[in-house]
Order: sequence, then C-alpha cells, then structure tokens
Amino acid sequence: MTQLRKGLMELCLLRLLRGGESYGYEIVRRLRSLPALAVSESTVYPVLARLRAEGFVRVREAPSPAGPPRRVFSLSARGRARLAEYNAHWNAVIADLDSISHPSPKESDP
Amino acid sequence: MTQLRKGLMELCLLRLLRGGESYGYEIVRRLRSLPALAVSESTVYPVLARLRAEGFVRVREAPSPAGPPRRVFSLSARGRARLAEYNAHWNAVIADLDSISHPSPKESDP
DNA sequence: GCTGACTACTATGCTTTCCGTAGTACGTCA
DNA sequence: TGACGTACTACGGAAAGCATAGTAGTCAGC
Repeated sequence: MTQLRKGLMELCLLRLLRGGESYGYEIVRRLRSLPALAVSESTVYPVLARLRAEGFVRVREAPSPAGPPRRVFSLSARGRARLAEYNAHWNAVIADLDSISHPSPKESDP
Repeated sequence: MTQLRKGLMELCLLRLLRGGESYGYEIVRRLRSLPALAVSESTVYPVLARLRAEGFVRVREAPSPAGPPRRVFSLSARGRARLAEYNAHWNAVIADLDSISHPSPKESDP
C-alpha cells in the first residue's frame, strides 16, 4: 500500500500549504493524523526540498518557542499553478478509475 | 505524473477483471483509452504475473482468432477479497486528501 | 510459399519515490 | 548538566512503472 503514495506526497504538501504556511515538523504531525497518508520525516523533508528546488515553495526562517529555528514553507505563484495542474490530473485519475468500476450501465454482476 | 500510478495498476486490473475475464493485450488496449491511466505492455504484464503469483487471478488458455493463444485472466475468490481491501484503502486515500483541501469550514479562499 | 501485418507476450535495465534507521543540533527547564 | 522535546539531515534499500527491444504465432494477399 505504500506504493499507492508514490507521487502523492507532492500533492499532499501543496494542498497543505495552500491552507497557509507551515514547517516540516508540523506537516509531518498533520499527515500522521491521516491514516491513509501517514508518513515520517524521511518522506516529507525530501519532498519539501524538491518543491523548493523547483520553485514551487518559498522558505523563510522563523524562531521556534523551543528548539532550533523553523524553516517555514509557503506556496509560490508557480506552486499554485502546479497545484492546479496536479489537482486536475488527480481528478482525472479518480474519474478514470471510476469508469472502470462502472464500465456501462447494461452490465450488473450479482 | 507517472509516479502517481505506482500501486494503482493492481487496483486497475482487479477492477477491470471484476467486470469479466480478459487477456493481457485487451487490458492494455482498454487502459490506453483512459488518458490518466494509459500504460503499455511492459507495465501490465508484470502486474498480471504478480497477481497470478499471489493467487488473486486465475489463468486459462484460449485460442485467438488471429495470433498465438491468449492467456485469459479471471478474478479468484482471493482476488475479490483483495479488491475489496484495495477499494477501501483507495477510498481512504481520497477522503484523507479531501480533508486536506477542506481543513475546516471556516476558511474559504477566493 | 513467402512477405508483411497484426496479435500476444517476454526480457532487461533504468529511474523515481517512499521509507526505515540513525544521527545531529538547538533550546528550555529542572 | 543532563534529560526532554523540537527541527532537521544523511544514507541506503526496495518496489513499481516504463522505455526499448525482441520472440513467436496466425492469416491475407500476391
């Protein structure tokens, strides 16, 4: 089932950041609360680095109440465009998969 | 975007076979007609082999009107159980991803 | 009876992504 | 000072999809 997540993390993070800026550690915690998408640091940080390298997110430093400073990520304009593309593709996948389940209304298996 | 398909092929094939038995070449053609799931032989055949090795599908030989005999696949009882599991997980993924998009009903960005 | 086209499947090697495990370093509080 | 929570980094492995190429069976048409 872990394979189903391949390529989904990017969409997850873009969507998360659309709701407002956040930092790695918090993102990990929020994703952990979703059973089907639960991931660990070693998954999230590389994706964030990738998104940053491609200019989809911006980073700024912010002090933490306890611990080292945070790297706070926020969506860039390119990131928003990317998210739109990604959402479209994701919806297409869902639609196509649905079309397999319901091939035509004439067939109904008992 | 190809990464989004990781782990999805198994679900695709199980769903396709739920609608009735089929063989590799036809499955490839049917998937090619779905833009978001379009794949080639080199993707489909290994997945079919995997499903067969794990007992999720049965195989029988059938003559072809033109060409070598076909290997016709059909869902086994285990395969149907697997499909149910897979569907449940898939729906969970969709739900969790949706919950990211709509974190709480108080926020609505224009 | 040979060529070409279509059918059906096989083989190999690469790339990407997720993830387990481990480690580093900062800061507060007792 | 040392234990604890925070925040991030590094490394290696595994699995799936996919490009590319190849094998082989059957039939049509000349």
